[in-house]
Amino acid sequence: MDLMPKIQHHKQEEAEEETMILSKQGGFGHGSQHRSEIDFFSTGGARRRDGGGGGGGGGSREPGGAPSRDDNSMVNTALDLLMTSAAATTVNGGEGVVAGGTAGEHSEMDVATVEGELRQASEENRRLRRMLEDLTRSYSTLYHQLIQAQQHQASNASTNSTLPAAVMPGVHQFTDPRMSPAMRATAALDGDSRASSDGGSGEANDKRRSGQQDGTGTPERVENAAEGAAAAAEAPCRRARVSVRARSEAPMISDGCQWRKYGQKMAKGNPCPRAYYRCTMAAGCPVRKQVQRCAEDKAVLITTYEGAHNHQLPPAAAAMAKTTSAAAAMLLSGPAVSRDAAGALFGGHHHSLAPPPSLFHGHNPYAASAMTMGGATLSASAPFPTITLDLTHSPPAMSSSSSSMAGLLQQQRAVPFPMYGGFPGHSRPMLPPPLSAMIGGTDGRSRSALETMTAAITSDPNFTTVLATALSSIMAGGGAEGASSRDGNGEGGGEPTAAAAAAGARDTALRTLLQRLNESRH
DNA sequence: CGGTTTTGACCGGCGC
DNA sequence: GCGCCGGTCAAAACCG
Repeated sequence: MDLMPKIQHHKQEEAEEETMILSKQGGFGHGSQHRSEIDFFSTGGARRRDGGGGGGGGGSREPGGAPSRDDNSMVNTALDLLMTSAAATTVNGGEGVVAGGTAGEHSEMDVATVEGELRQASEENRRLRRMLEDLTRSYSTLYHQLIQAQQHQASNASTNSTLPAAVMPGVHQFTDPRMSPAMRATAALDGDSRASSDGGSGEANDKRRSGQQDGTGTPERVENAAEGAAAAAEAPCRRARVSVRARSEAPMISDGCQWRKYGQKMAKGNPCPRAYYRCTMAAGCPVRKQVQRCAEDKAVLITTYEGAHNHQLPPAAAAMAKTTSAAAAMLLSGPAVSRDAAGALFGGHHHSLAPPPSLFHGHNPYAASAMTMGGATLSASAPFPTITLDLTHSPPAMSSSSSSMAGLLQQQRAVPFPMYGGFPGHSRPMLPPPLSAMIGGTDGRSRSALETMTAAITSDPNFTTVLATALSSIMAGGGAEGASSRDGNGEGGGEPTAAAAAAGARDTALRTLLQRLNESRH
């Protein structure tokens, strides 16, 4: 796959940096482990030697099992060279010392000495290799334990809520059995948010509303019982939100769902009122959204989604929901996704190329409160982490294309998201601009990356499903498999070439996203 | 008449 | 403790 070398290039620079640290520390210092993935130790170090050797001519860089073998040989080579050099010095010195001996004796002694030292070097190499492998394994184990602990922590408090949520009709969309723990955790969190929202933000509200719903005796009560359980569990909740900025004349974007306005407030710092909507496609659906015009630019409509639908959705709404869900999951699950997503999304075998963990986890939790990449902004600031998709900078060319979300938002009064449901049979992806144009470092880059990501996300029917499935696979610890559709929306269709092109667009977009995340982190 | 919107009131969280 | 603010509720009004 052509994706690898570019990622490797980026990774390699980092690896070189790390290797320098390693060499300064005189070996396998653990000081660098916190930053890089385990594979870095092998490939990065090997590559460094390789590159230092003048152009990196012979270094095999196959992914998979090959690298370790290759790395070993590379390490051996390096050490052998050193030892050979040392041996040569010794030989020369010895030659000077035993000047009285014959040439044949010298030769035999030298051979014996060199062989012995070579054996020692080989032993040393093996020992170091074992140490390296042990360290690698230890790091890998610890890291996965950390990930599991984080996920467990996120979902632990909502354990009671997860089960009922999973058996709730319609919830499968976000609590799919194939869904990853992180995604389920997100759904659980959404369940919690639902509990804290529908169930009330406090005990008073809980009592009041549960009383009302007990009185109704509708099926809704079952769901609210589950919500109550979730509320009882009360996670240390981080409610993920997905915010979409788009230019629109319409008072509200049409995203395939039915909404009922339940409130309006004047928000501080904005002359435009903020409207609160609740999904009415099913009783008790916890999904809400806020709609507000931007204070700086009244033409910009800011729509913020929160929660997970508990019912089947029409294709357009499903795409939107899955996109926001995936974004929210990505936002919440942080390092695991950011690390492993590259592995799965970029082919599933390139874990060594994945960006370093903890992209979303700076030392300062608020350091990432305004992490912007390609028009998508991560806001982890309290109380709710929010990912914002800025769709307000789309050029006219894209506006005329049915691939641009922003373009459609500009074109229509009742503004639909250009998800596949709104464009049956249209799954032609917008091909991304050259990578160089996306990693340039200008505003144009941001726009370009934004457009690419937007196009890739919105134009391909399979993307959100693939993304969600990939995240699921990642978080479940398995390989990305069965990334086809599963909600019967006919997402599995599409011609192979278009799908391949779409995959390229997605990969490029995601790679850029991850790269820029990585850049912005440093 | 049922569903939706409007709008004032209420609540909890948070900062001072 | 108090006030501010975001978010939600629910009665009344509105609409098809």
